[in-house]
Amino acid sequence: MQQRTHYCGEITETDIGNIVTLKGWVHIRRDLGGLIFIDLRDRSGTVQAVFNPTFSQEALEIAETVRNEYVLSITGEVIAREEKQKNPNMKTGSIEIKVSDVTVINKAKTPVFQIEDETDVGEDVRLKYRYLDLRRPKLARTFKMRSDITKTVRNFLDDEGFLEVETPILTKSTPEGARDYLVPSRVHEGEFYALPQSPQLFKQLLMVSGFDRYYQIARCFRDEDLRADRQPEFTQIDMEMSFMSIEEIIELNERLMKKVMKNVKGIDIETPFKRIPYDEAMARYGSDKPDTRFEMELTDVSEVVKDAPFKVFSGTVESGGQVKLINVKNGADDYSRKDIDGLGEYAALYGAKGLAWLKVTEEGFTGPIARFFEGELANSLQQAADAEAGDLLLFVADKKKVVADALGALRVKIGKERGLIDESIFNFLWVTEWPLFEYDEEEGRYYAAHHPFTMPANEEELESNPGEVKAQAYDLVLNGYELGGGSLRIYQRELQEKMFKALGFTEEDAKEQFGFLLDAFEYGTPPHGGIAFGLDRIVMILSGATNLRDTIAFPKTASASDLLTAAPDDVAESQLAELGIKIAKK
RNA sequence: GGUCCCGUGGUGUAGCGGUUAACAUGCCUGCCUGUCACGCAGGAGAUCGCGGGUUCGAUUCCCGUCGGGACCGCCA
Repeated sequence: MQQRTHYCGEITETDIGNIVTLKGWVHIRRDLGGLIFIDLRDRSGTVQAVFNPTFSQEALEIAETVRNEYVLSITGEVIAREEKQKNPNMKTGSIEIKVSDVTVINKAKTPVFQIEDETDVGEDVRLKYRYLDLRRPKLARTFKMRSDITKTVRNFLDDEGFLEVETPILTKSTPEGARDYLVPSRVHEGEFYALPQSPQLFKQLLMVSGFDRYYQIARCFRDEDLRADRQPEFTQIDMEMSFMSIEEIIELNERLMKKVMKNVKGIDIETPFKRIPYDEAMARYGSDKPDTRFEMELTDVSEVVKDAPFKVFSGTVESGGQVKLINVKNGADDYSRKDIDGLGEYAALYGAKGLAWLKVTEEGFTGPIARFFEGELANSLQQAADAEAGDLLLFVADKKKVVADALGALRVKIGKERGLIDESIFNFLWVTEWPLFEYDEEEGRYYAAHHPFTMPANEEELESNPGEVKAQAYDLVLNGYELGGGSLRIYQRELQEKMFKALGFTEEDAKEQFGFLLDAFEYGTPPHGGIAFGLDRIVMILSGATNLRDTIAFPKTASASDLLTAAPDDVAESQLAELGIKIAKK
């Protein structure tokens, strides 16, 4: 059999006159009787092969027996198509292959679904037959892009002097953060490894080792419930570096992103990226990962309405809550009461007890609560909201967090449905000055907002005022998605111990869980910091996918199972016995 | 843990308290020399996810369960 000379999708008019040999799958066969066309497909695209008895009677007879997805080797001359026969919808549409020789390399069953870009096949079927799904050119392109991104990252970081180092997959379970995936140990019966939620501790130890600049395309595992943009195993572009300031780390990562965008999308993005402190992001957008491609920011009107006769508003302010609004410009006529009820139900998902609204007319407000807002109060409210006739004002009055969550979510939903978002824009944004801790009301204790190794901005406040301490942390946000985040790390034992104490660890707990890190800090630890990006999410945004599954070759379903291999699954009783494990009940 | 949506030939959908379960596409057969979602003619293919209940009768209504999806909680 002939060796392959070209990929199907890469043959151009410059190849006219050449004899080529292609290997690929029958994308579709059009049998006109004495003349057969086959679109042959490989990962690069498709090309039309012509079987004509004047070229080869034998090849035509073989082509008659061929079916979709058969694997063929074809050899023939590249010829120009006549003007009328050109297909402008096809990259290779101006040429075709005059087949002189064809071999059926392998037959194929009829695939359970058509291999084509626009498919309406259910995702469960696609996942069960993922190897067929991945033949679809659209997905093939996504994985080419994913590969291009990691290649760009590797080249860039290598040029910057980073070392790629692998860290363990079987590691130690630690409290804090997400639920661990556990792996039972056979050798140490009754004990468990955990799969890493991230290589955090190892990359810090590599800094102690003096590696200075580390990176890894690292697989991470978190046993939490899934979402469209969350998989139980996912990939991070993980970095750590010594002796660098936040400014230097940010600058390096901006250059990295610039390069990725240039190489992968051919887009020049502006650096430096905009920055916004966490508190400001929450106040203006109701989100710690704001989509800044459109306005419609949140306006705090607590001061304006604190004495309003509308008790829901004034009462909320009095009890320490907030009243904020978003102004849906020219939205008054587009939203009926029923529509607004729908928005209210949506806001309720985020804890809002209600969604108050006012429509602005030339004569003042209309709507069920308009009677509370008249005269001077109406004027100041309209002014605060920057509202004109035709606008729709949506209010949430509640605790700060509920107001932000509900209005932030509404802002994005309404922005999408009103077409306010320019999908061609890539808005990179650093969110800075994060809180170091979050208070958990149920547990009555503080949790690390980022992770317990984050350097506080102010050491003194750690004990005196933990609720207000800022972290030396930064997140990179793109179009409303968190691409990744990082921080400067604690590198002194004493400070790390203080941190654990603030998190409610006893000295014994801290030693037991993180003693190896505390010990390491005593042997000459450089100041260091780093960042980790979600590779899958980057691919998702750059490829225009709407869920992470389309960016992972063999993903899990929303219930964390793999429909292709049927994992997870039962194991033999003998395997369990070896591990000293008994299933309590099923 | 919770809320919501979906489950009918291979695939995607329609449908209805009693049907010969419909349509598209795919598949098979025949015809066809310039198609490109080729065309034309014919054909095969479904115990309506599973279990239970209501009913004279359930694919249809109810309950449960399993599977898929979206979101809240969770997760950074």
